[in-house]
This record gives sequence, C-alpha cells and structure tokens, in this order.
Amino acid sequence: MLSIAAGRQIEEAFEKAGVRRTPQRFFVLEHLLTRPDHATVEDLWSALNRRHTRASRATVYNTLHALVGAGLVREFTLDGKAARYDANLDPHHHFVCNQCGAVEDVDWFDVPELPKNRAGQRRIRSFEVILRGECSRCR
Amino acid sequence: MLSIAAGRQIEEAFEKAGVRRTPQRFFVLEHLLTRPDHATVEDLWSALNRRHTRASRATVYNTLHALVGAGLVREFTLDGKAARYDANLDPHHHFVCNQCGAVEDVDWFDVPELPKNRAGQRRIRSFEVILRGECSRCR
DNA sequence: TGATAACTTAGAATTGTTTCTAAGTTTAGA
DNA sequence: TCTAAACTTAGAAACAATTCTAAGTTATCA
Repeated sequence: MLSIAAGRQIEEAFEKAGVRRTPQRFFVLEHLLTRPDHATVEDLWSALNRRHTRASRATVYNTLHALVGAGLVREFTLDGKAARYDANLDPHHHFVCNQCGAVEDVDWFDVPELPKNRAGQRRIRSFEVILRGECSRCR
Repeated sequence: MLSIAAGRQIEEAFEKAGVRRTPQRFFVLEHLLTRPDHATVEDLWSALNRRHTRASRATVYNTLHALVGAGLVREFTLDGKAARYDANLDPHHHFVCNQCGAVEDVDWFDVPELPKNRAGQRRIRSFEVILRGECSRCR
C-alpha cells in the first residue's frame, strides 16, 4: 500500500510537471514507483482495470507520454517487444531473465576502460549494460 | 567485391549448415559478411532487388531464419525496431548513433567488476554493452 | 538426365502495438 | 458554483513487422 507521504510525492510530481491529477495518472505513476517490474502498457492497463479504476488503453498511452515528457518516467524497449516503463530515474543497468522474461534493475556501475580506449572517432554520450541469465526465482 | 576465397567460404558455410545454396541465400550471407552495417530485412530486401537477384521478403525472412538456425548469423533488436542481423560472430558490443541511427560493432571488452559483485541471487549467462552517441560521420 | 524435395514467388493475411476519433466527463481555477 | 480546457472513453483505424498461401521453379543426387 501507498503511504500518505508517497501519495503526496506523486501529487507534487504532477504539479511540478504541470499535468492534471486524475485517478488514472495517479495509479499509473504509483504502480511504476512501487513495483520495479518495468511494466508494459498491457501490464498497466490490466492492473488498472483489476482495481477500481477503469482506464482505456489510450489513457495509459497518454499518461505515459505525459510522464515521459515530464521526465518522471523513462521508456525503453527490449528485444523488439512492447515498450517498458521505469520510474527509477537513477542511472542503472538491466537484467533480463531468459526463462520468465522478468526485467530487473541492476545498480549502476561504471565501465572504466570504456570511454578512453574504445571511442575511436565517435563521441560516446551514454551506455548501458544488458545482462541476461536466470533470475533468482527461475534458477 | 567478393574474393573467390570468400565465395568459397560462403559455400562451405552452407554445406556445413546443410542448407541448399541458392542465389538469394548466397547474396544475403555475402551482404552480411562484407558490410558490417547490421542490416534489417528491409535493407537486405532492397539491396537484393537493386542487384540482378530478385527476392521476395518471405525469402529474406526464410534465409535469415535458416542462417540464424545454422549459427552463421546472429539476430538482435534495438529500440523496438525491426530485427537486425549480424554475421560477426566474435563477441562484441554495439554502438548506436543518436543522429543517423547507424549501428556499429565495438570490439569486445570485459566488465571485470560485474559477475563477482552484481549477480546477487541471479545467474548471469551473458551481457552486452550498448553505447550511444554520435558516429564519426555525424559529429 | 530425371525425379523430387526444397526453395522461391507475389501478395494477402495475421499479429501486436500504438494512435485516432468523436462524444461524454472531470479537473482546476475564477 | 460554473466554465472552459483538459482529460477519458470504447472501439475503430493505422501501422509495421512478420508469416502464410498456393502455385511455379530449381538444386541436388541417384
């Protein structure tokens, strides 16, 4: 369950982002903040409709676009599947389970030898590491 | 242009993989071997039809599936777009140009601190680094 | 040189994701 | 409390990638 403080935090986030507070938006951001499961639109849509809140797919898309535009959520895509959304804004890497497909955050670590030796003529702005294997539940 | 030796190499690869040698398959593998541009199906299809060889999209897909199945080519996907194909079987990472979208290979390097410290309860089987920035042409 | 299994064809169909539409509802602020 | 703008709705439409189909062609090998 969500604490009052966390609820207030979400409202402030909306306010700061200049978007209206609606139940659908609240729930989407709450879901992304409380579960680091990198939900897809489909995940969010069905979670939303399992609870009291009704929401159409279009609203989930609209909400996510608003949140991404406001910098509250990041979008990323893995293996050509549907986009996933992540409210963890700290830099981090990702782990993908080969068995169940779960996506988990991995604390940030630097790759020290990288920018110095491997850039060549390119300018490297960012990088991420994608790890694959079996998650703790699937091993 | 393709050397006779390289052509022979491709024929041997087909033979070893137990797939028939057809002009379409030859050209697809040749293209992937000679240009490290991580072509999509669309790229390969239009390249194929720009030359003498005609090919339907279905054949490009069939060919790629055969080549991937035979372990001669690797498939990967970036940012939810169409699958890309890579005949460079040596382990390596990828660089993506933010400007023009080009995908380039980056020589393999290890991430030494990784498997020891960050695995947690997971079993890590593989990892890859995706670098982003501007390529040498776009800077 | 046949015979036959494997391959290729063009384009239709399918699949999965995302956007659009037009009408109704809600939010925020005067 | 009222109003206007912003938001939401269900479902249709669009879109892109991939697979399927049924008929014709070709590579392989006996």
